[in-house]
Amino acid sequence: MTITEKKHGDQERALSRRKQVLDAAAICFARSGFHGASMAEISKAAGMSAGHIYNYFDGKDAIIGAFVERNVERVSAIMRDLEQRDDPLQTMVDDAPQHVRENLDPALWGLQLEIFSEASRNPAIAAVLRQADAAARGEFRAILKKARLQHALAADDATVDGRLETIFAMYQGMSLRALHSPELDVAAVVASFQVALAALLFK
Amino acid sequence: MTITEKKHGDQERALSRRKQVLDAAAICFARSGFHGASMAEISKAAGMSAGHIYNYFDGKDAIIGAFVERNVERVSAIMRDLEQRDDPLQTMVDDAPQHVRENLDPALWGLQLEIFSEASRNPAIAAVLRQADAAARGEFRAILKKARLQHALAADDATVDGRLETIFAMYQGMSLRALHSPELDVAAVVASFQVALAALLFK
Amino acid sequence: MTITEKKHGDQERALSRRKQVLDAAAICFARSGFHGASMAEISKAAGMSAGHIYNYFDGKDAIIGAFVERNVERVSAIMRDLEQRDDPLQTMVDDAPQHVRENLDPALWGLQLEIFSEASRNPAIAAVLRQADAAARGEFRAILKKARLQHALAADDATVDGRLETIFAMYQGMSLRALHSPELDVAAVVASFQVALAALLFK
Amino acid sequence: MTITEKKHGDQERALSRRKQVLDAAAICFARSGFHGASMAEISKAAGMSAGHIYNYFDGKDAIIGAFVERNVERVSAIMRDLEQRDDPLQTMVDDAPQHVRENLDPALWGLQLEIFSEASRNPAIAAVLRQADAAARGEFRAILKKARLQHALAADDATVDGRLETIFAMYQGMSLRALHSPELDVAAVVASFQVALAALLFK
DNA sequence: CATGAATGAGGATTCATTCAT
DNA sequence: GATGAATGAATCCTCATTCAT
Repeated sequence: MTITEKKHGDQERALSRRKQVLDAAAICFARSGFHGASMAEISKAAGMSAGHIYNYFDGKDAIIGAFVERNVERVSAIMRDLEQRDDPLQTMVDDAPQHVRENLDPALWGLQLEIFSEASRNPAIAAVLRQADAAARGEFRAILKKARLQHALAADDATVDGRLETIFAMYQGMSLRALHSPELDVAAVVASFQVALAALLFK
Repeated sequence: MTITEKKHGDQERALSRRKQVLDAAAICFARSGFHGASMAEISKAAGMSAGHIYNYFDGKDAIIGAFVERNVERVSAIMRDLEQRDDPLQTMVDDAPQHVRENLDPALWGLQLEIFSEASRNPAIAAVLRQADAAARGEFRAILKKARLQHALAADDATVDGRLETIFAMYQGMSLRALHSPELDVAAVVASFQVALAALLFK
Repeated sequence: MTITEKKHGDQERALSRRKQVLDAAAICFARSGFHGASMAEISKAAGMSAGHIYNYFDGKDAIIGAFVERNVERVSAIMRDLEQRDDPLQTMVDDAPQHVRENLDPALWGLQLEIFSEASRNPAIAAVLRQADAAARGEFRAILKKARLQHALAADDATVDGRLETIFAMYQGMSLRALHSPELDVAAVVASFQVALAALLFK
Repeated sequence: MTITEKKHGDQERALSRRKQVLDAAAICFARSGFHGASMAEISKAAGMSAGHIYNYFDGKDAIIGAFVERNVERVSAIMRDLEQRDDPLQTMVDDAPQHVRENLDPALWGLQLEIFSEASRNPAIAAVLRQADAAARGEFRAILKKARLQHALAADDATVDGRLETIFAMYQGMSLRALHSPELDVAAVVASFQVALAALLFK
């Protein structure tokens, strides 16, 4: 075994250890929240001693930060998918049912809320969030602009960004609805989402 | 001074003390979050010893609960206003600018997020939230139904509730947008909100 | 009303107030113990503000002390009764049933235990207890000595004091038995007590 | 070092730590009582941080409980010794001096009182005490019954239990005598104890 | 690399006591 | 006299973090 291989192995091992911790953290954070989850709880879930975690993370805040980073790129996947469609606008309307349902998944919005509220107080987390959101907006903006031009619709920055923020608000707000109104009628919401989306995208 | 006057004064004093604590808590909660804010911090902000707070609240949870209750009735005011309008649907579209701006107020959404994330783990808080939301939905549902019938629009429960949940999602989601995208173009968002609202309300 | 009468009234009032507090303390101490009973609890039971109690007692310790003093003279009554009997020794044997039952009264031994354990740590309380006990021993010693001489039994100090301590131990120990063995057969115990007493008194 | 050895060492260490805490607790409880002794005091006496104690005990109540359990089995040892004697009844009379002296040991009765008074208000402690006492009674009952039959004495349940409770009361009461009458004449008490015991056992 | 024993600062809460009214 | 609002010290307990092994 050469030194290079050793190092490579070390790095790989380290990455795998970090992943191990972050996976455990996901479970604990979902169960107890960022503040409610103790390092002891995380270390047990990670199958690793509490002390050892400090070889891979500077502290609990660093775990939260890394965890947030990993959980923030979900929207980009939707964008990439959208980009490759012939008619992204119609696709958005058509795929609304699936997207609404995704945002109603309790496993998801619990952690989303945790992240949001942490971000509202922790500038480092807020920065991560904003950066990811800016990237997602950038992707969405390009898709939207191009598609609206193809449909001969107004595509100035203000209009496009207004549409975009509103759509984002709708979907992110949907997670909050799950919290407020647990028995809501998903099908009815989907129908209304499609009405709103059709207007926002095609007007 | 009669006993009645004395007692009356006592009750007033007690209420004023509770308010004093809740006002201080608002500041501390906004700064540090529900869990980050210590009783010492709150007591200092309230100009009162930590121990004394326990004469007015059973504990920190009770403060959080009372605080949430006080912050949860905002929507009802809008509903009551809406109810007295000739054309509530058009009013909603016309008043969108003001409502959007309200939900973007940083002082507001920081605490809203805190409340939401607390509710996602604390059943007592979730119950307060859901009750208030159910009340707001009830009021909104009645307004919407009546107004849509007057406009000869579909007003079955599923349709009305779908519209209602979507509109709530938009507005509550707007608070999240302020967090993610602090420099967003409010005017552009308002314009898009009006497009979406017009569709949701009049279709 | 003269000044003397005023003062007299004041003193009487003060004594009545002290009694009021001590009566309340008796209830609270029985319910919660010396340490478990809070001044707030006592003041509520006394129908008096917490602060006002400090006009009559230097502090909680003083209440405990006064309470103990008041509860410590129970044995003397038995002695005085015994003193007037023709045959005190036989009376003790004959009255054993009643005395055993008294010491098994839960309302009694609960507070007795509280007093004992407080005394084991608080010298002031211990002193009160010892003084009262010494007085009781003195009375009992005299009775025992005289009676044994009449019965032509050994009545030297060592013998008399040994008998006396043993009898006291039996009765005070009986309170502890109620705690350890709540369903004990009182009649059987009484019979055995009489056997032991007969031996201790008449041998 | 094998894992087994490691684990074994860990368990041993943990047991030794628990013992360390209980020994420290014994000192602090004797000095300040269960409630008077603070965790800080105990931790200092144990040479261990306050927080660390919670790795070995669930809380202060658990320490008290474990402490009581450890202090409750003293009587059983006497019973086991008694069981193996040819003439347990005579042995009891003969060994009275030693047993009396044990119950007069100040280090002992202080804590005994603490335990008793705690038990009078803490059901968990009372349960421990009663269970231990029931066991001791059971052992003593068997010994007494058998021995009395051998001596051709009445050995029905009521008689035996009455004797037994009375003897227990005498010895446990002796601890209280040490508190009330610190300068009592031990030899004289022993003599009287033997008179009483002889009567209780052989009549 | 890996452990988990150990620390100690910090948090919520209680309560005897004081004092302005 | 009488109140009870107000204090603040003290208590139990938790947990992120360190470090000897």
